[in-house]
Order: sequence, then C-alpha cells, then structure tokens
Amino acid sequence: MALAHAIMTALIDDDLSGYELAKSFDVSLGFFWRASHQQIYQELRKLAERGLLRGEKVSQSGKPNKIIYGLTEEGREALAQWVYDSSRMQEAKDDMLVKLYNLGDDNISHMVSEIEKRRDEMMQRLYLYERIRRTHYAKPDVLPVRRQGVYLALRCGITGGEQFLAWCDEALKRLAQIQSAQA
Amino acid sequence: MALAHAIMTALIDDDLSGYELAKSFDVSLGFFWRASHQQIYQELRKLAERGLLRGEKVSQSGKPNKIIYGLTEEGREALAQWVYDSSRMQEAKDDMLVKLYNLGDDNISHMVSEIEKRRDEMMQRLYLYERIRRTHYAKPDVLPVRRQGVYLALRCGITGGEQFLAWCDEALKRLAQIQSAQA
DNA sequence: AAACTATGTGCAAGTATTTGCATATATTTT
DNA sequence: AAAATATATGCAAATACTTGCACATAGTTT
Repeated sequence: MALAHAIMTALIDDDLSGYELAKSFDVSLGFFWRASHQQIYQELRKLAERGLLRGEKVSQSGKPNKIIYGLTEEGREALAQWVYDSSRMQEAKDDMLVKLYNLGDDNISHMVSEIEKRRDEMMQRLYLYERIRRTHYAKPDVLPVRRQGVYLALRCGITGGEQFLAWCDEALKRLAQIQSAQA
Repeated sequence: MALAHAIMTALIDDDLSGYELAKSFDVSLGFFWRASHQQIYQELRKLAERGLLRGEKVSQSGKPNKIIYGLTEEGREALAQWVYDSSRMQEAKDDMLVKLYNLGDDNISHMVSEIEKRRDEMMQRLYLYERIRRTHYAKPDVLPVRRQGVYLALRCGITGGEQFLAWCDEALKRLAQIQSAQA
C-alpha cells in the first residue's frame, strides 16, 4: 500500500511526469523504496482515478507527449492522514542472508564474491549519500522541519550503509579464515 | 522467488510440518524473511508439486493430522544451485522512512512515538539475537562451515540492529530539539 | 461451563510487484 | 548511415504477498 504514498510524497513540492518522477525516485525516495517505471506509471494512473492526483496532458513538440501529475487537495489530506497509520518493522528480505544459511566448502568462494560485490555497491551508494548530505544538508539545524525529516532518513541510510560495510569486512575476514583452513 | 528457497533452507537438517516450520521461522530465518503461515502452507504445497519437497501425511491421535515435508534429492540440488544465482541489494521498503519525508510541526510527536516503538521492538529483537548468539554461537570458530554462515547472518542482524538503535537515538534527539524550538 | 491457548491445515479475494514486451521521437556518438 | 542514449508511456502475464475467514481437536485456565 505504500508505493502510492511514496509517490504522493515525491509530489509534495513539485508536479512531475511519470518519467521525471521515476528519475527523482532514483536519487531520493528510491533509496528506501525502489519501484520500476511500470509500477510507477500504473500507480500514477490508479491514484489519478481515485482522485488523489490530478493528471494533465502536455503536448510537446520534439519529444513525446507527457502527463504531469500533481496532488489534489484530497491527495494532500490522504497523505497527511497516512502518516498517522501504524507501520511495522520490515525484515531484510535479502537473498544473501538466506544463502549464508547454505554456506559450504563448495560455495564459499561464490559467497565471497557476492559479498564483495555488495560491498562495492554499498560503497558507491555511500558516496552518493555523502554528496547529497554535503550539498543539501551541510547545516541540518537551520533547515525547515520537513527537510530535517528527509535528513534523518538520509542519516538512516548513511549509518545503515556504514554498518553494512563493516559487516562485509567482518564476513569476508571470517570466510577467508575458513578458506585458509581448508587448504 | 525466494520464500521457496528460505523454506527449503529451513529443511536442510530436519523434516518439518508446516506448523513446525512456521514456528522455526519465527526464531531464525524469519528474522530475515518473514512469512505468514498461509504463505508457508501454500509454498510447501507448490514445492511438493514441483518435486522439490516430499510431503508425508502423518495421522495423529489426540492432535490434528499433519504433513511432514522434507527435501528431495532434486530439491537439495536446486537449492545448492540457487546459491550461485545473482542477487540484488534490497531497499529498506520501510514506511517510517517515507513518513519522515512528510515531517511537519503537526505530526512530529507522532513520529517520535513511532520511532520510540521501533526502538523498543528492535531492543527486544536484539535481546533475542544475543541469547541465540550466547547459546549457540559462543565460539564461532569451532563451528562447522554452514553454522558459521548462519552465524554471519546473525551478526548482520546484530550489527544492523545496534546501528538502528543508534539512529533512533539520533533521530529522537533531533526531533526533541525541533519540538523545543517550536514551543 | 466457558474461554483461552496450542496444534494443525487450508481457501478465497485482493493487493503489490516483477518481468517481458511494445511503441514513439530526438539527439548524440561511432 | 547506423547505433546508442534519453525522453515518454503503456499492456499483459506471472509471481508474490497480505488479509480475512474457516475447520477441527486437546488441554489448561478462569
């Protein structure tokens, strides 16, 4: 039920087309809630049908036409209300962790490379977070309230990412030990 | 596609009924991949149909009958093969983080209590992790390889949980500051 | 006696998400 | 000139997951 709310959230400040929204997702809310463009387009249409968004067709020359979506009053109210809904702790749902339950002499080197790959990806993600933090949140205390909320979400991503890197190092060390004992 | 593999993983050592499996999930793999009992029963039947599990009906007196599932050779092979499949980084998909993007003077006290609730839940989770660690993984180095993999997953849960607690404290501190500035 | 807890499995309906494909045009690169 | 990239939206099918309900028995608590 929450991709809808993530999308509405992305439209708080600006009206966007599906394409623009998908791009903005990639560098902000998508850090915490990934969605494919198909899902976004579908959800936008559904939300417009339900009256929570208003879609305006824009004809363009030189580019394909697009539909700009914006929150309706009803949408803003629904979103504000949603914040008070109770939400649950999310599990990691990460294949990698399930795979670790299957660790064996045969697949250990595969797990090493999988963890190394994750480590690299997270490293890149952290560079991106850090750039965003420096650029937009250098002095969080002086930001308006809502921006401070976004900052806190970013901090959650940063500290979570740093912890993950540390775990990767721990795991790789242990796996290397097992491998050297094997030889 | 991975609940299937989580279930098969839970059956590596022991054959279990759906009920037993659901319970074992609650204190192990379910930390990383939660599933309702309905989903588990469905998946067990599907896996049995596909020949990856063998289901054996057991009549019981005094208790309802049950079906004990175990991995077939084919299942074991499929599981072993699955470990080599590539897997992707998972996003948090956490409502709470999306809600933070909607932070405002009106809902700030709600967010405080939501974060406090999460903090409590994680604290309890960490107690449980710690008990498991002490009981079963006090000396990880001497464990067989597969158990060391499980230990690494547990460590991921522990360090991730500790990071989350620290983040909660940071967030609560900031929210308290905003609230006191408001007054 | 009634209520609650534990054991044990399942259907049906709805919602969410992924995967693969399809269609266009304009600009930039090879 | 061909190929790749960016812009822009969508359908259809399959898979995954959640929610609410239903049945059935035994033991324990109030």
